[in-house]
Amino acid sequence: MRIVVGMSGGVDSSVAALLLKRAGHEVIGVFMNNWEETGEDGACTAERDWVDVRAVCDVLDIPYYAVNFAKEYRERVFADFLAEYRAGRTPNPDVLCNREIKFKAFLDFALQLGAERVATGHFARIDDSGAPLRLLRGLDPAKDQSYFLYMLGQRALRHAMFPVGGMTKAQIRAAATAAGLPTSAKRDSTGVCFIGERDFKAFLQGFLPAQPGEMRELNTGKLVGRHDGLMYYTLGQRRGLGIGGGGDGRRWFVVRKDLGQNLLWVAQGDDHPSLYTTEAEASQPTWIAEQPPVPYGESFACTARYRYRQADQPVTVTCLPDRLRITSDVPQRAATPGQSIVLYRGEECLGGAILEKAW
RNA sequence: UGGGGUGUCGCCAAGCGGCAAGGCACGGGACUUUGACUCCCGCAUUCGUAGGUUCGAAUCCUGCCACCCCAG
Repeated sequence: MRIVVGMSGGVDSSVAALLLKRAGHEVIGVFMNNWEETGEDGACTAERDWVDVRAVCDVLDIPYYAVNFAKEYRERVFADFLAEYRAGRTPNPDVLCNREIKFKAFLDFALQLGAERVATGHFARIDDSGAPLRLLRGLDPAKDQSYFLYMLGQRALRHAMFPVGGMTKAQIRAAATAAGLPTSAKRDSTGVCFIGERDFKAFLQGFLPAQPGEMRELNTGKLVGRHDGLMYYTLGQRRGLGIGGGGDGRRWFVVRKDLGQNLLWVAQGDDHPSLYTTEAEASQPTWIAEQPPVPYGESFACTARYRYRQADQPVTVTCLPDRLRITSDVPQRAATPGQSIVLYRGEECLGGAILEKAW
């Protein structure tokens, strides 16, 4: 069948295209450029990636195109990203990017090209053996990316393929090397999708004006320093505070943000009680199956990740139409509003919601 | 300008004659398709200052300077 592969210029999507081509499909490589770079740095990275995509497609002997969803990205992902930071929260733009861009705008584009599916290099698997399609973790536990895909629904899954989801990173690199793909040794990319790794505070400062204020110690209210603007800090953050040596000499962490008074509250020590919570309320629940596992008002046990790359946490979830109440068996460190809590049952990703408050 | 005390890296702080611990901050790296966290490495040829004693001093002595406290 005809399949459009979203190619980033990295190894994973390169191998995804390779596998589909070998399986006899009609593969079309498409590179997305969704971030209009102002500086030269990111522009160079994007240009380099595009060069790599073309090189890989030439080796595979498949056609390639570049598309630009910068407008959609700005309106549907980045606007929310900025609004969240302005509200003092810490968003995860990549979960939205997957729902709005890769598996909506890009998917629609692929369908218009006459493709039946879009494939990406995500480390996740789709179980299409039963009625509602299920999203499973990537087989390589160290690289699993199902966390970023929890907002996908049945339509997206029906048209999606993750060819490398059942492989380990080592196998992918070996396959790329064996096939002579020019991206076989390319370093894994990090940072916000399409924007990339950068000095985050400086990046935000380019969009959000600074409103400096006081930094106070939570227990005593004592003035311990000054901050450059509340939106530049996130809960549980240590570095960048610039304070040290006071109190008992231990590390300082951000424990609370008071937008009203423009105060940044900090506390000392990794084990400070104000850093830990067991209860959480999360909004905008979404389910891969497009309906909750239990009727509204009822609860169920499962595991959760309060952030990417966290070990599974045993929790109890109570489902309500517009929100989730999540109780953790063990205290969670720096559960941060704006971040996504993603739910799992074994290998299956059930869905998730956005953390509003924790206590 | 009477008495007492203190001056060691941005902050806190070991050191008490043998040639500068440690923590925090900061910088770099690792990890990582969010932000964080975490981990690793680095970080005072110099101890307020000027002399002196000594083979050798941040450590002993003297002057000066600064700050703090109590008297005023």
